[in-house]
Amino acid sequence: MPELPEVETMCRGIRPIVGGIISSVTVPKCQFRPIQIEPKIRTIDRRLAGECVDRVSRLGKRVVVHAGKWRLVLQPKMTGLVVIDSPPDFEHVRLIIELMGSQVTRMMFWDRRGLGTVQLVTEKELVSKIAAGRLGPDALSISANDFATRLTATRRPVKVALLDQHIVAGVGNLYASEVLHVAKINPACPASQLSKPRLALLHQSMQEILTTAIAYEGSTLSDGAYRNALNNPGAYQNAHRVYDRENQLCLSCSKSQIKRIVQAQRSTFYCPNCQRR
DNA sequence: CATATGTCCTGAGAGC
DNA sequence: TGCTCTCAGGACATAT
Repeated sequence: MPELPEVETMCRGIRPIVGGIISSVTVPKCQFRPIQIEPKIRTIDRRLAGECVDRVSRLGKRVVVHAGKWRLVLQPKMTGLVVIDSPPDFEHVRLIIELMGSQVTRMMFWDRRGLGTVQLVTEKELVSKIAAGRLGPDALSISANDFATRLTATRRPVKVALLDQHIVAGVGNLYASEVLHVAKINPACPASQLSKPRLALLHQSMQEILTTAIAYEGSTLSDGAYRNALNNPGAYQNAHRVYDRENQLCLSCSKSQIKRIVQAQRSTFYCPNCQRR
C-alpha cells in the first residue's frame, strides 16, 4: 500500500538515474496479466529512447520521471514498487528502463498484484489528465487553513475524507488511522463537524507523521511487499500506534484495546478511549 | 452535485 | 496435506 512516505522513498531511491540517457523501455515476458500501460510500450520506447532523465518527482502517490518533454508516470497502487536493480523477484517485473551514462543503468517497475499503471504524458497532460480535478494539494505542503477548508467541505467521516485524494493528496489507509490517533480524533466524526483547534492539530499530526515516516523510509507490513529502491524494508511499521494492532493495548493510554472497524470497505484502527466522539 | 458501492488483481492465511 | 475461501486497499467506474 504505498502511500506518500513510501512513494517519496521510491523517488529518492531512484534519483541516481538522473543524468542518464534512456536506451530502452521494455515490458518483460510475464505469466501474469499485463498491467495498464499508456500508450503502447513500443510508442513509449520510441519516444523516450535517447532522452536524458532530468529529474524525478512525486505527484501524490505517483512517481514522475522527467525526460525532455516527457513525463513517465508510475502509479504503484497496492503492491507496486519502483526499484533500481533488485526487485523482490523477477516474475513480477512489469517494466524495465535501461540507461547509459548514469550511476545506475537500470530502473524497474515491479508489481505483484498488477493493479499499478504506467502512463507517458507531456507536462501539459500531466496537469490536465492527472492533477487537475483529481488531486488536491499535497499532504506535506498544504497549509493549515487550506486543509481545514477542504476537509470541512464534506460531511463524510473524517477518516474517509482523509483518503479522498481530491481533498488532500498522499494519505492512504494506514497513515489515516495513525494520524487520527495522534490527533485524538474519532475516525467516524463527520469532517464538517471538526472544530478549528482539532483541525489544526490534525494538520500538524499529519505532516509530522508523514515526515517521520519518510525518515524511516516508509512502512513494510507483514506481507513484506513494500521495499525501498534497494530492496530493503522500511522501518516505520515499528512506530505504528494503531494500524494492524486490533485487540492490542493502546500505546498512549494503556487502558483500552485498539478496535478495528470498517469504513468505506477499508479497515480503520483506533483507540475508543483516546479517540472519543 | 455529493456520496456510496463495485471492480480490478495476486498471494497469504484461515478453516476444513 | 491440500484444497477452497476470504481478505488486503488505491483509484477509477458506475450507481444512487
